[in-house]
Amino acid sequence: MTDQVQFSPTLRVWMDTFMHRSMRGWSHFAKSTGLSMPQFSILMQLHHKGPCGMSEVSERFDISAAAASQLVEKLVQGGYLERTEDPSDRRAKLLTLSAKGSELIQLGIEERYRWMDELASTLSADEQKKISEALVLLTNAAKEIENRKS
Amino acid sequence: MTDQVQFSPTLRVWMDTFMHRSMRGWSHFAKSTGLSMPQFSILMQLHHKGPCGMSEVSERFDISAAAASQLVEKLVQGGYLERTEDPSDRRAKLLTLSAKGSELIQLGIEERYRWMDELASTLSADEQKKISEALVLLTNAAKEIENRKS
DNA sequence: CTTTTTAGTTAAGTAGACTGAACTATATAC
DNA sequence: GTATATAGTTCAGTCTACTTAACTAAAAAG
Repeated sequence: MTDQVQFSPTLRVWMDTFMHRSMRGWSHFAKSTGLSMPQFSILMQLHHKGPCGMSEVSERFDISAAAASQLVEKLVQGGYLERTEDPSDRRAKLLTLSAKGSELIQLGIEERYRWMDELASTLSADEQKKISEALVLLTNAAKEIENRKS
Repeated sequence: MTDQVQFSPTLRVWMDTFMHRSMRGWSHFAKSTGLSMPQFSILMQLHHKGPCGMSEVSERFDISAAAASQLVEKLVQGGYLERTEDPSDRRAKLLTLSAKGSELIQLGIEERYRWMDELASTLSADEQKKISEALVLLTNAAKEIENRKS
């Protein structure tokens, strides 16, 4: 009961700190690459969920098919994305991150990761262990919810 | 040593899951309010760091003073922000969230919070306790780094 | 085999974010 | 007290994202 009461505010405070930090980090990084946020988000999406078609892009970002097509076109021009014909349906396209695109996202992740290393450096081994265990629980819970919905 | 090795990958996996989820959540929410991402980000910033001047906005978002002025103008027009003269320096302005702006951000936070409640619901009281403790550690570590830098 | 859906592209036009430059007003330096 | 630096605004113009509408081509339905 007490734990239930305690849990949510803690999660909240932490989330506030963390999200703010990571959002700023990503948008700063996106800017430094010369890509716009929408363009960058598409690369992130592809990194996270793997290859997909045009229609999924427009659905996920809630933009028109035309907008998706135009954004993707720019990313293909820039060499971040590969757009091939889906062999099983010749109308459809298959979007995949190119090596360049993949490296870019990886670089961004590394950068965010560096901050976490800083975090780690201020903690004792025991504290780190506690946190590791907790995060495994949280990650699994998050994934379970994700799966439950789909 | 083992903990050190274990810690970072855990943090990383967790971060990947979480950040993706929360970024999408925020941008979706921002869109639903009718505000653009840059406009919304300014409100978030103000919520997070408290009142500030124009110059801080342009610095934090790495945009020109002109751009900041225009974005803020729109938010003031929309009633999300109050822009008053700084009594200690009559050139400067003081930006504060209005009640409307504050409520909007709060609503977004609540929405994200709901997801976390879902997370909590899949966890036992004992697990929640562990996670609470861990997140307090993490939050404090994050704040310490933040302070150390400024 | 025609009809209709579905996947995506192209084009024209709107709206927002952004920049540099010119400007006002206050504060600071000498 | 003049000169300069600082805080912010306004304006004109550029770039990007986005939308609707008209289009092509392939797939699915009848």
